[in-house]
Amino acid sequence: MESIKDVAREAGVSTATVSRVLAGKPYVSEKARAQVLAAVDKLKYRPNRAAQTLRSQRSTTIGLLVSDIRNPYFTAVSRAVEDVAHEAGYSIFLCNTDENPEKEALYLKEMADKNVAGVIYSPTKQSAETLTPNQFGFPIVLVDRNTPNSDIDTVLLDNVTAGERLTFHLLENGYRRIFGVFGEASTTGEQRREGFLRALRSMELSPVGESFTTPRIQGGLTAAMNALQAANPPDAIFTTNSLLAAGALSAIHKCQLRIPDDVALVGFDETTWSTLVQPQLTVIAQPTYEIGQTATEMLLKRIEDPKRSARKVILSGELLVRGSSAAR
Amino acid sequence: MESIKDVAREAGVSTATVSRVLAGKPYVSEKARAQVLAAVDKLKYRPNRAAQTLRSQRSTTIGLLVSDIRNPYFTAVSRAVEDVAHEAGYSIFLCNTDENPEKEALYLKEMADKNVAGVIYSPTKQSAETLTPNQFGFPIVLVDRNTPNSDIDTVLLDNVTAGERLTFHLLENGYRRIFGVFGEASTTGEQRREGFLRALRSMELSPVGESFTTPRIQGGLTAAMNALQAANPPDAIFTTNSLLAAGALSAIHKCQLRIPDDVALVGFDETTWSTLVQPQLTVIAQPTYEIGQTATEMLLKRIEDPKRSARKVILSGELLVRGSSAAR
DNA sequence: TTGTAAGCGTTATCAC
DNA sequence: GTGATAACGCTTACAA
Repeated sequence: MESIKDVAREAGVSTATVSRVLAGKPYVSEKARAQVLAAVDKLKYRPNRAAQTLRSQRSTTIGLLVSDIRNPYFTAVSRAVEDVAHEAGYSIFLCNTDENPEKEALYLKEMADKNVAGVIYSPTKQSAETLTPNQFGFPIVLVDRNTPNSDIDTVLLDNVTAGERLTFHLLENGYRRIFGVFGEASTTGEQRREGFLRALRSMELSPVGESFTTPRIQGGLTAAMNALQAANPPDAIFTTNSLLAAGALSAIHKCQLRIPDDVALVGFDETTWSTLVQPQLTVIAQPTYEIGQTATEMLLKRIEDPKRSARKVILSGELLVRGSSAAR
Repeated sequence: MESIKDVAREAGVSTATVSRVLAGKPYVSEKARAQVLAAVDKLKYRPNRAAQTLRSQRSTTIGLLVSDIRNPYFTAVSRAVEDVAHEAGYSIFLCNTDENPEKEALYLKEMADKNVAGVIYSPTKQSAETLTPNQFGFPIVLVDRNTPNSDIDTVLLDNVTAGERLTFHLLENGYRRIFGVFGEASTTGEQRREGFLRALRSMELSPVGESFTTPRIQGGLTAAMNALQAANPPDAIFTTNSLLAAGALSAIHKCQLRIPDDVALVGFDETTWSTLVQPQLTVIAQPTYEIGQTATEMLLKRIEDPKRSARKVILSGELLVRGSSAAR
């Protein structure tokens, strides 16, 4: 592999000049610049990233820590992150933490070892609680989940409002006996629940039941199954992510109930399947691509300017009303 | 940050000894080993990856190049890849190539710049044609797609057989006017088509029509729409991935046709939604996790032993018969 | 079994 | 404007 020395020799300049040209630094004569560029071209020179990172202590890699890439929300976010990062010359390290604080800590250390420029991170509630801006030696931007610390850049849905709106929609359509299925371990499920309860309270209602479970299909299935087979079954099920909704839908099918006549179903996140099932699923759609995009842009800006003031970007979800919650 | 020198000083040995201990190399006394380990522990020393990579010319990172992580097949594979890689101490770089050979080439170069230990790669047909084992300076393992070159490690589904089996299933159930929707740009769609045609030919039939399209929802939608509105509509639609199936299903809904009475639908890949739609979708399920796992294990073995003979691992898919292709 | 020391390919500080 | 040159933190001959 050609090194910067080869380029310097070819261009008839020193390695310092080559480095300056490539870094776009000032104080290089037009002539030298042209010679260097020609040499780079001729030798097809590409700088060695490890050497750059070692010397400069910063890399062009950003970490992406999500609980599970198979959750369609994170899949969509990660695509946006990768697009924007790559556009800016960064690569991404992908990690799955499985909502496990120990795994999170482990990965974060590995990120530090690799001198990542920054990390986009979706922490468990537990990890989120103690987060501080300079804890890791690199900047972080939170996505999907919040932290009590307002000094940390964060991109979030307005979860409380979204939960409230989705619940109001059910109430408006005549549902009164609503069961809530919430993902545990994250602030997100909690906030959506808060909106859920707020809407119910405003009509002096309480949920017919609530379940907190791992935010995966099996969790949604079990929770909904229990709810539907209880003495006092719900007329609507409110879920806080697409996996829980899938599980709940499966439970409804298993119980041979009709949607929405026997029980309505609503959830979060627009997925491939939400308009493929019949009736179609009413959801709060999140602007997933924008979320990933915004988070990455924020991270890149902070990498450039570490003293930039922190900000929380709150995006609003869109209620997509469909057949699964039709008026009774 | 502590460096290896600090550890050496603390342990009262040289940096060479520290390095030997940490690399698990022989010829270190038990005493020295213990001292080093104690020092590492005390100082919470973690080796700098950039320095290791620069010096040794190999990193603990592997690249994962897929066309689009949002394709559930690749999502599932990537999860397995990350699991196995991490277990072995490797991190993964994720890249989306969008079936674009130029993007593929670009990313592959970036991988080289970063000294990746190897790459798991799902090439377009075009890129696959000229692949050679040492083209990039690091080993590659192909997933999902084949190359004419038998010297390249590959993990694949037995696509021809799978396509054939899925088609036979339709034929057995009385469907005769079958339309094929194939993903273009990859060998996979091609091979599945080969099986499809082979099954039809064995009964002296031809497809009622064929469409080659970008393997995404919109492609499936348009292709199926055209087929269904043609003068000579099919009684079954055969698709080669889950996105195409989703598009086709959408088209069938749009045309207000009933499945399977008006038209049957079959596809590839088990997804969250294949058992959520009604009737449920008949598919060839691929062992996606195993595919990712196997590919990663193969790559790690080749990294260890570059002269290991190349192998193609062909896994078989499982036909899951469901309502969308019930006997007529 | 251990230590010395020479790089790996950059960047950045000097001095010119 | 430019060029020597000293790091960055590690691995690995080679010598002892």
